[in-house]
Amino acid sequence: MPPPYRFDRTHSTAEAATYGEDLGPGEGSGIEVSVAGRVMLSRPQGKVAFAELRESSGAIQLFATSQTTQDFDRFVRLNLGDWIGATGEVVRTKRGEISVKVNGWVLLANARRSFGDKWRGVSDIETRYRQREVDLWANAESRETLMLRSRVVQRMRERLWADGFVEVETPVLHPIPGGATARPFVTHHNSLDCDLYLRIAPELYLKRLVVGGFEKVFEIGRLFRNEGLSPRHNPEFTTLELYEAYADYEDHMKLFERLVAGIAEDVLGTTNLTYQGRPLDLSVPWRRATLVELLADATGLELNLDTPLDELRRVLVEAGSQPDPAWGPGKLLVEIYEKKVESDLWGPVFVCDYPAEVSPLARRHRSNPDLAERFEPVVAGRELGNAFSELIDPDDQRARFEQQALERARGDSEAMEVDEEYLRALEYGLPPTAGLGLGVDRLVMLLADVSNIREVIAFPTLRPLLALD
RNA sequence: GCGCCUCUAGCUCAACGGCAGAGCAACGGACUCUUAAUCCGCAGGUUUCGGGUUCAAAUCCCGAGGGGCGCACCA
Repeated sequence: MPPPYRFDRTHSTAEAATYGEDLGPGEGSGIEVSVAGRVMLSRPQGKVAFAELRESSGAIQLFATSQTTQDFDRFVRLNLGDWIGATGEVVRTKRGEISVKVNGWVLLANARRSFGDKWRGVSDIETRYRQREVDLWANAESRETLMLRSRVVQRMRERLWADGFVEVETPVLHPIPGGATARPFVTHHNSLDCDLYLRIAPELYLKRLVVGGFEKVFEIGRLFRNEGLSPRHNPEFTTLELYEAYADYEDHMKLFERLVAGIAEDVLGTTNLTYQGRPLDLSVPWRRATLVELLADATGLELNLDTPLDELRRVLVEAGSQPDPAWGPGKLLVEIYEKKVESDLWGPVFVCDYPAEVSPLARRHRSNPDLAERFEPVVAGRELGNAFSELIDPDDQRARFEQQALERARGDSEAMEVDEEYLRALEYGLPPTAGLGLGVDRLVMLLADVSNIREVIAFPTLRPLLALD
């Protein structure tokens, strides 16, 4: 008999279970329910049988007897993993378990494959990531992590909407990959007969929307970067980017810390977390410190943009890195920071005032033109985002693009290209604007207390299998 | 891309130079209140793949493939 096309479920298992709460052992509620889900355990015992039925709200025991349950012989032979719908009275068994005493039931789908050991589940990491459908049924933590992710994104949207931000969507296919320094994926459009790039950042399009009059915009979406995989990097990942006219990066430090702490409060009920065994307090305000200050704290050296290049190179070599001879003082400082400081910053801390040299889209600092009004929030030793007062001057932007193009010509495949469309947009006038990006996967990792980005992505990137089985 | 580790039944794991095994799942049977039910029975394998050493290889060596971690790159 083929499975039915639909099943009239009257209650979730969690709802059904509430009718059994006040019953004593062996009592019936007199309330009939229809529940559906997957059979996760089966305990046939002669003329009676028990099974655990699970779905997204939880699980409830099914109780069947040869006297009262239709197709009892087939019920007893259900396989673990089969989907069924069952109808019957909510009762409490003699041994005290709230159950649905099954009258009628119907097989909704049968599981030809096993979901792993019923007690130990599936722990093989490759199976968990490649066959997430198996992992989700076998491992409660996996379900909880993805549910947490969903709530984080939901609350992020709701908070931004409440603050008057407008959600927009910008192209994923870019003629020129821009808005970040990263290697893109290339694809080809057949009828236009041109190469297009999967976006490495939505930044330039979002700022063009600000030029167009969208004063507070945000986009939550997928970015693609053609780089190595690691426990903290997936080639496709999700970010929040938002832009706000008339604001500067100080405003966005406040916005960032309020948003993250608020989401933690919403989904976990607290800003006091434990991450990988260490306490982490996300309550506002977060510490603000400049890159130069943090370098001084960590190295004991007064390093800044005026430090002789040879001295910066020496420190970097000492830290175990090989400086490119073409790097200027800004790039060298940032390299030293990333090598010696960042991973030890538990945070949260806003690392402020990056060199303008490594911030081609950020506005120069109002008190030092060699610096940019840019900050990176660092939590648990890694960047959670990136933000700045946006560069609004089309001439300066052109000069920065040209500098990037030079570096690109010199072989830096991650350097930006000159984007004439963006420059033209700036010439129409971008008001003072602040923008920020936030790594959604990284945020979920923090809140879910997991150390591998793959845990927070339903289907993380893996090398494709050549053949199944 | 480089280095280290890892791969045995559908799942979780043993065997670590000497006949490839267990529990769970599956399959057959017993059992009228179970809780990872229990009990009996049956079946399940080119030990990831390809070479080599050896009387003998899952085990040692070389190579390939998948995966993990670290480094590099980045968010």
